[in-house]
Amino acid sequence: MTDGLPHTLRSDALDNRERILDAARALFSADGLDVPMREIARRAGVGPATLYRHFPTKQVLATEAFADQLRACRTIVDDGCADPDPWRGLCLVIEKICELHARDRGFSEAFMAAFPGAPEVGGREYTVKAVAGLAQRAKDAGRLRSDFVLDDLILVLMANKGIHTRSADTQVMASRRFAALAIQAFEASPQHTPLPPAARLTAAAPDNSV
Amino acid sequence: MTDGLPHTLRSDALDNRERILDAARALFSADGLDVPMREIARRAGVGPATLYRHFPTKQVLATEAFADQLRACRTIVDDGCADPDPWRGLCLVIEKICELHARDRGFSEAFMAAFPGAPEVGGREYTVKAVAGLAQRAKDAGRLRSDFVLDDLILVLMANKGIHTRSADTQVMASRRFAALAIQAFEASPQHTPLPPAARLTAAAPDNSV
DNA sequence: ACGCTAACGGACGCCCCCGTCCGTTTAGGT
DNA sequence: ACCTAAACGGACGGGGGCGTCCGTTAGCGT
Repeated sequence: MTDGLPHTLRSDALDNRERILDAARALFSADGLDVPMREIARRAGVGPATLYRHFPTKQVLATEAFADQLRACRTIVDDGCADPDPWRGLCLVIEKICELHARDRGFSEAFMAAFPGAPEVGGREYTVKAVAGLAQRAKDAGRLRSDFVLDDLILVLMANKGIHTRSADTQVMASRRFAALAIQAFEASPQHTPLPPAARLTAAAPDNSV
Repeated sequence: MTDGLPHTLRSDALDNRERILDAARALFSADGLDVPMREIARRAGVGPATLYRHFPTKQVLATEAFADQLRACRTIVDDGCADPDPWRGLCLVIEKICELHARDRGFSEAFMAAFPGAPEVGGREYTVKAVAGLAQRAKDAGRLRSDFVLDDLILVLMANKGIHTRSADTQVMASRRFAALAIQAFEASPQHTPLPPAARLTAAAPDNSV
């Protein structure tokens, strides 16, 4: 994008680049973002210098490595918004995003780490607005509790990140059940008692009114 | 307890011991269990050797440092069990434990880390059984959903641990709201749809039947 | 007041991670 | 086939945490 470099990478360089990204994806997914850069290099079968040449910082590497997941996120949100039943759409979004995070620990960390500071990763602003709209429609339809706030969704995602288990399968299972519980909590109900005030989790979101 | 040492510590040793525990409590609470041992020593105004002499491993230090919180935990559970209304008792337990964990990040980590492996910390077995009984009574009273499992409570506590914010106040606020949502999810309701199967979170708990 | 010993803490060696430099290899154009 | 520059990776110095050793300090009993 912003590189004034010779636009054609040498074939071996391109190959290494891909292998590095593969290794990064594998390790980030399994072990989170805290894996040493060298570990990634080792797994990719390259030297540390090569790794740093391609991706000067871990942030850059992570961003590239999670491009797919970010796209998946947007697709999930778009699908949810496209659903004629806004409540069903919102439920799908919650379930799918939770599962995505459960399957990929590194992405989960990166995704949530991006929230306090708002450096606008990959059209987040737009996506957040879309979800806000979806939630509003679900409220209007009387299916989503009226005191729901967008921060509640972030709260649930943060919480979902806290669920760690040894096996990946167990992780997904636990996360699924958690998402289902969250949805039950969000569903409008005649019996629900007032919630304690929501905490502001986003640093400087323009409106968390919905 | 198990020390065959000269039962009288020298006055300065005792003093240092207390200062170390204070420092550990402060740092563990604020920053979690990952603080370097040396940082604790520095804060306590002692050398590293002194720290290691008193507490040979971080595990030992943490256990001692969190004795109060562990007692608080048991008190909370006992109070909850003593409540004539089992549902109200269970709600209190959830709220209080979540708040405890929110106020003390280190304790939260230590507490949950103890779960997969079951080295029986401080009468955990007994407490777990007590909560199980409370939950069963809440179910019998028709207030707790019948497909609730004890692992769901652990799930919620794990999830609660995932909630991190910058300020401690915000943390408690967020955790409070989260606990309220969890309670709503657990409450029996005519409209609730079946949950996906619960994942086994405890390593070898004898019965998670409740 | 004195001495004995418990208790202290500075300093050491170890290991792991970080980011960079520079001599070597190799792709790809002629 | 050859040459050039792009690309590689081993190796280095720096920093920080870990757990331990040992020479020094100071509590406490006489």
